[in-house]
Amino acid sequence: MTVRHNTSGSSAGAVANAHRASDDGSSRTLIKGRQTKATIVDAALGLASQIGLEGLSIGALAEVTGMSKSGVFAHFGSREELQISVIREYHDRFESEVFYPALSCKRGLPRLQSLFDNWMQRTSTEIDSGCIYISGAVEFDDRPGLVRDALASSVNTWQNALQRSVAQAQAEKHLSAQADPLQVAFEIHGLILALHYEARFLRNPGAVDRARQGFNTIVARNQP
Amino acid sequence: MTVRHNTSGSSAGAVANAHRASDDGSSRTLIKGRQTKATIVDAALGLASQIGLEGLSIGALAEVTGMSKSGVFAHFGSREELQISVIREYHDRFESEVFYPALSCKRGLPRLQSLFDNWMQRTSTEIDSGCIYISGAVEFDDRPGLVRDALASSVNTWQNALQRSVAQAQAEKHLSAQADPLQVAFEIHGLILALHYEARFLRNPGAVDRARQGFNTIVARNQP
DNA sequence: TGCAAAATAGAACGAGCGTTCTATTTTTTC
DNA sequence: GAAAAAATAGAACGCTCGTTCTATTTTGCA
Repeated sequence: MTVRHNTSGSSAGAVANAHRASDDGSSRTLIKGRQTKATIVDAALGLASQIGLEGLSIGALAEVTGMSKSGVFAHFGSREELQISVIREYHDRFESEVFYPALSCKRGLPRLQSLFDNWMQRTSTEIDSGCIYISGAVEFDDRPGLVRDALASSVNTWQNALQRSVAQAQAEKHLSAQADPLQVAFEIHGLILALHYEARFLRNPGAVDRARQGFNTIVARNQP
Repeated sequence: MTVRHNTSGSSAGAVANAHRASDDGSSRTLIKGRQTKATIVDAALGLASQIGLEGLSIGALAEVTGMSKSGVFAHFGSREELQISVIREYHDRFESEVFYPALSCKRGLPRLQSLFDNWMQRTSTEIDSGCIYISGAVEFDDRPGLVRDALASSVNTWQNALQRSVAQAQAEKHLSAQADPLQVAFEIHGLILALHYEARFLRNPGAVDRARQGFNTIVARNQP
């Protein structure tokens, strides 16, 4: 699957066909409610980034947005749907902050490096607002349901994109053809998780450098 | 700091001086309440392993143990203290299942390898009961307090033990003296985190092999 | 401008939460 | 075995939760 840059502002899922908008296609015009919903989801993402998807509460969300509980609730119909909306929003932002910018780099190692840098940047600037792909995985690994499915779908999409980028680096002869893209992606993922753990929980300031050095080592070891 | 094997059944913290028993030393004899408390903590650890420390509820715990809410509560005095007790219990088990068994292996690389194997074993057999060092880190990275402190203390203790083991492997000329123990420990930690993520959340069956291969690569790269 | 539809508010619900109180039962000690 | 101490039960508290109702206000369109 080739991934194209999303030049228009529309919501054509490029990295992912992971989710569908809940738009039933009936109303075409931009109704006021959409803006409000976007505001709520934005606030919800901020909240969920701090206290987790499970920590999201409609009451707290109502207070933050200055609306009534029922007013907030009506936009989603259930807490589950609210959580899924947050995941979709995070997916989109992750796409546009990590994935898309890397497309301006040359296919192969430069692009892989850019993906990692952007990813790391997100993970380390998120010291005060964690990654819900990481927190969500912990919260929902034992909790089947639509939220878990949405989360896993987004994560899988991103992992596939990462693996594809490794394979491209091989095709461009930037990395050894012997390497297993799945293995390389696994180890890179580990670096990001360790970075997140050490930076966010242990408040260890050297974590960013360690993650970067780990990446460099992986690249060096897999030279063609 | 030298670490001695804990031969007696007493609670001499070997890996950690991280926590103190809440025993105020007044009552020396083995009171019935201690057994009950141990039963509760055991059940609580099982519950927390599935749904997290934050998911722990005294009501659910009362139901599981067949006690009343107030009966359970009286043993701890607060939910926070219950969570801390669970962390202590996990600490002790981690010590006796991951750390102590490795001491029977020769100092240096064999012991480091054993630590990793035991750790990995715990992470992968815990597919149906996650590691609270990992879930707890996500739950409490933004939540200051005694629970977070207890958790961070246990994690630090374990990380120090791991780093020490890497340094010993260097001293025994099993690993290159050039290597940075902190960096090696960081990368190993990443492998475990990735294993946990992929095995538990994504249900990816190949994760154990990937983690093992990652470890072998780290060792191979740091040959003296 | 008027009318239908959509958006929002407000109150209420049943349930679960941690915690506090006051008995009551069980265990330990002398 | 009696007295003291510890352990447990049971009811109640104030709170927050997601959700459901019914009004009321705001919006979009003709």
